[in-house]
Amino acid sequence: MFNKNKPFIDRLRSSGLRPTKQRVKISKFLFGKKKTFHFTVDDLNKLINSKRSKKISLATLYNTVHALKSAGHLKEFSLENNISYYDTNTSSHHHFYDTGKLIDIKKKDINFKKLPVPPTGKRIKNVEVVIKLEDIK
Amino acid sequence: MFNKNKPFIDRLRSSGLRPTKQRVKISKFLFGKKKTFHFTVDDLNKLINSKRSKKISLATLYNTVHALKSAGHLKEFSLENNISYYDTNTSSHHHFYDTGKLIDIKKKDINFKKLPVPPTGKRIKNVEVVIKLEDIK
DNA sequence: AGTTACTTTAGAATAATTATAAAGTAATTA
DNA sequence: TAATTACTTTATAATTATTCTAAAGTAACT
Repeated sequence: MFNKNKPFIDRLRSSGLRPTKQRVKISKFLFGKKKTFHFTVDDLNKLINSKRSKKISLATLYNTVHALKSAGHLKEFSLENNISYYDTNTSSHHHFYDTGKLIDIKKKDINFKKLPVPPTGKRIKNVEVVIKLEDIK
Repeated sequence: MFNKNKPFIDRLRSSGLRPTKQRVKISKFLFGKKKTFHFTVDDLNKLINSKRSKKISLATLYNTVHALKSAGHLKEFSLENNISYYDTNTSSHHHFYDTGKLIDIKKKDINFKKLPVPPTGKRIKNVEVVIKLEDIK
């Protein structure tokens, strides 16, 4: 019954987030697919609120995305257009970027021969590689 | 006399940009230093317009930064806060990023052992590495 | 010098995001 | 379970970075 929502409710609860109707619906939408994907809050708004059903307010989408990000369920990054992109794949990996579109690159497909030493008192938190693409010719 | 402005005027002219008072002043500010640096339009506004002298309008700062970027004199990129950062170092290089501050990493300090093959019909335009830092314990 | 084309400017417009504060709902307590 | 508390949602306003507009100004060309 609401059994099929259990994994999403559990995920929210274990992150200290109350499983409200809105959060469960968003979680299901984001984490209920086989494949991970990239989205903006605007994408999410269009996708979640396209049906005539009860709409989730934009503010709640922002709130929830931030909450999920803080809980480590989403990764945020920004490209050249000053919009926040989110990635449901939170494991360390990299991206191809081609005019607004992102493609995942598996971590194992990029290896470093040499990395710089961080400044004193600091350590490397993570390394992000973006490979920009262009059309041949 | 206006001799000291010559290199900046030449740089503008050779990029097809008319050497107006505002553009020369901005160019001098950006390219007249020994060291390259990172800035936002807001930084530039504060730094250039802090004196009581004739101020350059914000729109002109945006226009000029865009023109300089298109002419290849500035590199633009964006971090997690949806603000455009510009770099007076346009040669290929990478960055450390630590809570709002950027530090250049020389191209030769990062080498790849392995890079992924781009999708068909596409080729690699450039590779950007951002190494996020955190405090040690 | 006069004309044309490009530039600057103040201010309005836009887009993404964040803040506010009232109404609603989940969790806790009794 | 009822009452209380704490957190959440929502509509709306506010904010921030950026772009647009159209009038006035300036550089370049004839």
